[in-house]
Amino acid sequence: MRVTREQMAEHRQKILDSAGKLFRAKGFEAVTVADVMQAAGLTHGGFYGHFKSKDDLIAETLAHAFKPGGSEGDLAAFTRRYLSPQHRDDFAGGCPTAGLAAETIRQAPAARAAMTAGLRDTIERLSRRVPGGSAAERRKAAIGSWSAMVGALVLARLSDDLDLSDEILIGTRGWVEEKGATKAAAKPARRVRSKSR
Amino acid sequence: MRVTREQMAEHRQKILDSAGKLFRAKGFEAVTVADVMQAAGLTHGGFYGHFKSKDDLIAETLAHAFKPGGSEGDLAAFTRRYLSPQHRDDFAGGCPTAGLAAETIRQAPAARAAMTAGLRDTIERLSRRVPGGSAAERRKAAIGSWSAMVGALVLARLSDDLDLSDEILIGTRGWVEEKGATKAAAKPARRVRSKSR
DNA sequence: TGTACATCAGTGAACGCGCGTTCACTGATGTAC
DNA sequence: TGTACATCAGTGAACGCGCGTTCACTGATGTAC
Repeated sequence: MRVTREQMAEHRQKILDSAGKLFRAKGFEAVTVADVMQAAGLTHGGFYGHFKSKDDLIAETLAHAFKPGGSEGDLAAFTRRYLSPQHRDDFAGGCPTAGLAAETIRQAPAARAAMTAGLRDTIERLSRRVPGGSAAERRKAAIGSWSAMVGALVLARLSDDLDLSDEILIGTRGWVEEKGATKAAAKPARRVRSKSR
Repeated sequence: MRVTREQMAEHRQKILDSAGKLFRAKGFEAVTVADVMQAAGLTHGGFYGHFKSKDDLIAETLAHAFKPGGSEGDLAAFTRRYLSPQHRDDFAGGCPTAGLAAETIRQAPAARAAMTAGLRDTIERLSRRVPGGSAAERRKAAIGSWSAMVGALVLARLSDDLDLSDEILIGTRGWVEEKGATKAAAKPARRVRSKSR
């Protein structure tokens, strides 16, 4: 059942999209090649026409996941969205760094390289959005607040106690804002509640 | 080859210690039951005399790893040690939260519960070491700086670029100290270098 | 433009390996007398 | 305190399952004439 060249390219994108969601939701190990192909509407045998191996898929998926990142708004708005209960509860659609960085540490070099590139890119984009200060100060603020955001999302997702989880999101948001990385320093964080979970 | 009851108890501790190191170094999935038993100086068949399953071992190991935590010193000293290249490079002996929290999110409830207990405990201990402010302010500072430390260690370990990795450690340390969570606010972070890696 | 054939994307069965778990067995421990 | 026997921690082979990967096959695409 040969398909058009364009269709094959679409299939490849579909595989990468499906893999991106599944990996973020369940981690690299728990997702099988067959799972990914089924989610993409194909059968597992055809996988090796697109990728050399599962490791190759992982690296390509990470590179794919860090592609455009068309998130807009200032740093305060970004932080609020990032540390929201909605983001915490959205594994499949959430930040690949928070979801996969820890597991990527033990992955093949290509996967680590793809994620390191994404990390560098994120730090640079955040630096540009830090309000005041010299370039070095803005970069340091970007690194500090990015570390805090990633750490907080991981810890909030870890906690099986919803109150503690919420407290981590809200506390970290307030802490980051106080630091003056954002203009909204004085505004205290409002208590948020997630209905799901 | 039956052994003394005391010896059996020692074996159990040895298994938990070995599992703790191996899990932190390689993650839960990459470590086999046979690996753990071999590291403990036993054969894999005896494993099920000590634990119900690998999942059970994971939960018990996490509870065991968070046991005493006899780390001393003030918050600034703790932060400096936590965000050091030595800690970054020491997977097996390093912080179980940074090494395993992300993977624990997808583990069985008992494992998540053990790690949540460790998280709660860590936040409380850090709160007590935050210098000034009300109890609520100290707790917020503890949560914010703990998120930043865990996130920074994960990102520094992820990076395959040593310069970026060092920059994340140093930048986050400076950022946390500036926040006034520690007394050493004014002291700028010195550039550190790791020989290994 | 049509026709004939080579190419090759996708299919689904099968392979091989590794890992969690089980089990019959061993021999030292612990206990009853 | 000694002796006989039951218990049971540890051993290592074996089982079964799942997953990454391979492969013979199919039939639509793309191309040469």
